Amino acid sequence: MVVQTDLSDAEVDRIFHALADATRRDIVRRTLTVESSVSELAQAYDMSFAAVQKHVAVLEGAGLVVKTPRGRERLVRGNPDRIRKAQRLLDAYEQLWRDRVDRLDSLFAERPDR
Amino acid sequence: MVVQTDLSDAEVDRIFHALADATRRDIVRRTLTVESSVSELAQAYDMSFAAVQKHVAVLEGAGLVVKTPRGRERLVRGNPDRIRKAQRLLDAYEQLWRDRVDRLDSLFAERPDR
DNA sequence: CTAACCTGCAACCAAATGGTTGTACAAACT
DNA sequence: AGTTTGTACAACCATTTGGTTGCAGGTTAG
Repeated sequence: MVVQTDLSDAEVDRIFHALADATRRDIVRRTLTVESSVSELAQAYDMSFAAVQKHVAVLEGAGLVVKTPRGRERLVRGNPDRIRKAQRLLDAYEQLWRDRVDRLDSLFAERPDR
Repeated sequence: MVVQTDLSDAEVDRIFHALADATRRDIVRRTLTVESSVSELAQAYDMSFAAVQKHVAVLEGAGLVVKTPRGRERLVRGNPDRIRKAQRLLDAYEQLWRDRVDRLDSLFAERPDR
């Protein structure tokens, strides 16, 4: 079983770009809770079916959402794995900052100014 | 002291949009570690000064970076608070998914099929 | 004082984004 | 069989984005 370990810059771009839209975030939220068809989703928003379909396509391209066919509809469900991937990316940034604080602290410990 | 507790949709849009670009993510990474002037940053990338300056402006607009004047330069440093805000947003999504799993589990416990 | 440096901003341009409508096709009713 | 439903995709349009160059203003260095 191949488990994807690392994300390219382009993939990270796509993930954050997909999250940078309130409608798309709402679709993720919704489909993490209940699996829905594209048309069910479309009814929830004040825009055309095609517009919602495009949003779903963007989310799918980012891997934040997965589509599975069931008869004539496509069931959309949120992908918690990708959410966690994004979380870990942010974790890495936070860690950088903590490392910096640690460095400053140890510098301070080395040269106490009293 | 006023501590901002919640983010509007537009603010969340700006945060994720700011993160959806490799150059901008690199600026955040860099300035979380070492404070740098805009021109120091500009030297690190293969694009014009103005382009880098725009990226910094986008990051600043999202609150991911803070600028403080020092003489003729503006020192840029990453804002760990905003990173954490973004983390908590993603946490909320992950929690939705866990809630769903819990619901399915308890449903299963109520009606064991054996 | 003058020159060099750092920054911000405007104008411009090509490409991408987010919306629309229309068309096509497969699946499911009646 | 014919109609409705669900989806995909293309074409089109306005706006935004990400880059450029050029200019103006404040700050530092010679």
